[in-house]
Amino acid sequence: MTFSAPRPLFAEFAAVIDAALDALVAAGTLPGDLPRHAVTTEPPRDPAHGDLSTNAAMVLAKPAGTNPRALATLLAAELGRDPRVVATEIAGPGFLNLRLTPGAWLGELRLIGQAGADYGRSAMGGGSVVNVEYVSANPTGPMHMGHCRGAVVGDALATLLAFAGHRVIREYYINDAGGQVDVLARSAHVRYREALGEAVGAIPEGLYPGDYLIPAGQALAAEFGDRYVAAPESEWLALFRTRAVAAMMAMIRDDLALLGIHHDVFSSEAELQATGKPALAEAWLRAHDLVYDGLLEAPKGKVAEDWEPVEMPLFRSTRFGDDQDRPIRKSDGNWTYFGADLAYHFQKAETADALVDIWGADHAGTVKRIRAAVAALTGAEGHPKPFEVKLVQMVQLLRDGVPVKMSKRAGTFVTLADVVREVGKDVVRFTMLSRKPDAQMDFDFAKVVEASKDNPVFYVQYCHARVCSTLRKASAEGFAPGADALDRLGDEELALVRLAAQFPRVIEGAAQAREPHRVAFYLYDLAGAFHAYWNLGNDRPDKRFIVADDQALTAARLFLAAQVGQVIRNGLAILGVAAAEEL
RNA sequence: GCGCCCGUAGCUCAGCAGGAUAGAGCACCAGAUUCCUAAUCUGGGGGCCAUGGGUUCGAAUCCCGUCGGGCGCACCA
Repeated sequence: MTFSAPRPLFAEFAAVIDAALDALVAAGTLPGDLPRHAVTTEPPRDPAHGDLSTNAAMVLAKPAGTNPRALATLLAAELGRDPRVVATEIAGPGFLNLRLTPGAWLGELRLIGQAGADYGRSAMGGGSVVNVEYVSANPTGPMHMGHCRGAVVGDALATLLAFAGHRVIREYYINDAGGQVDVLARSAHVRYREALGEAVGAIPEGLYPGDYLIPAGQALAAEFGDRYVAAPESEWLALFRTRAVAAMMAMIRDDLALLGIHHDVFSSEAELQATGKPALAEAWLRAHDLVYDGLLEAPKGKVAEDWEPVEMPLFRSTRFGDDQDRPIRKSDGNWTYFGADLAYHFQKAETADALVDIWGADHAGTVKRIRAAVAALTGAEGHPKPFEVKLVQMVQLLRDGVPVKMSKRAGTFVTLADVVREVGKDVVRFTMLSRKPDAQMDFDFAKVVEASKDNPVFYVQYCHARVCSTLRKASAEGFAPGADALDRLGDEELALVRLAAQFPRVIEGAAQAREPHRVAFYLYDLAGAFHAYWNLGNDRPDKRFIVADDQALTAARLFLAAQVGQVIRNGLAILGVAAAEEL
């Protein structure tokens, strides 16, 4: 993917600094082979320090055999030649601070206008393919709130990576091969008999009692009549399993659609096994002495009453950092979940340059073994495929501060569909993204829908709505945004531009760290700055966007407002949250 | 017992591949305002970044130990 728009300001100056370093190398004042990956170009924390700050002198001084301030002086002289740089200052231990002409920032504001929905889009990913696997909920029932966070985080991450220049595959792994789907099939059989008029009474212990299987039973009754009512299980189990899984997946897709989530690829574990992928993986691993027949260790930390040593094919995951070797087949010869999952990751790696899995924290214990498997299966040439497991921590549901009780056995879990219907897609998504994923979070129905500035979702959306309403009002009064007189903008306005100009940096940083929540926090900051600017107009009519007797100034301010709105819109698009035009 | 995650203001949380005086919102305190630029605004106090060591020019950030909370620990998925 090529992206030929002008570079955003921060990227531009990173290049300027790089070129200045090149000049120092050419002049012989700096060795040519210094690693520059640690050199940063960023806004100083304290705006009084200037517009841009680089740590280049501090990072490079030691390997260059000089001291930071001396190097900074040389670098400052070099950078001072850029016409956009009005001042250079050396500060603290060796920071080099730059002050830029207002024109440099106004140019960035114009760039936002030109790039529009593409502002912030980056070529960083270089078109490499990243497979993001997320949700992958078991196809035995509807989505519940336990799945929600991973679903939203994975989806936003996928969008973020695409925006940052990757080709992204959004994938869902259907666990349709284990004992649980047999239970599902038996449960469906009960509902099937029920649909044919049999009084089935309470759903037997060990089967899924949920009402959601009733339609599946009715569909089976409509399709097969009473053919399988009294038939032995062997005649209907596989059939009912296929039908029931398909019904559950249709339901899950509908649930996900409520959140705006759509996967590109649904991979079936059953199909994976049917096509012999785990066996191929096993053969390959055995050939490389990475699978052997051995005894499984006894479980740790639990009383193992019925523990007996059994010989099974074990994968040498300890060679790759796991705590013990893991079985890939059960003693009955069937694949373990891990045995199939290992083959599945191998399959994914065939079509992607990097893999990311989004898992719930309750699966944290299995991270090491799957990382080991990917390292083993893709690392034969010494270059294992980049693979990350991102864990999302638990969400506690609250209603007015009181925990919502959930019991799977009693069937009283809170479904995702219910929550989305109650509070809305945008609230669910933004809330799930307003905390770093590796920290636990509370989701309080009452707080999350509150329409006040204390609610970040509302705060950000209100910013966008405010921009829209300002533009509407201006239009009605005969004003339009325009970039002809941007030099009329003053310090307060430029502060807003500086913040908006950070969006491309935020995108790249968030994509690199695989942390979409950073975008949410940035949007909150930008919205805060916009609201603060807006409030200036309360006491000072000359600071309002519309200044009735000054056409040129109004056009420039409206242009600024429009671009802030654009950045908010672009950010919300990554989060999958609607940018409301009015509230 | 072991592994992983977390511990930052009274509360809820940020802190961007170690960087300058650790930030925001709520709550609290003090002012302003009843305007329609709108679900009020402005300012202020408040921190041994759980704790003890280590690494270095520099640590909330990296390493080790301790304490506290969460999740998990056969062939389940």
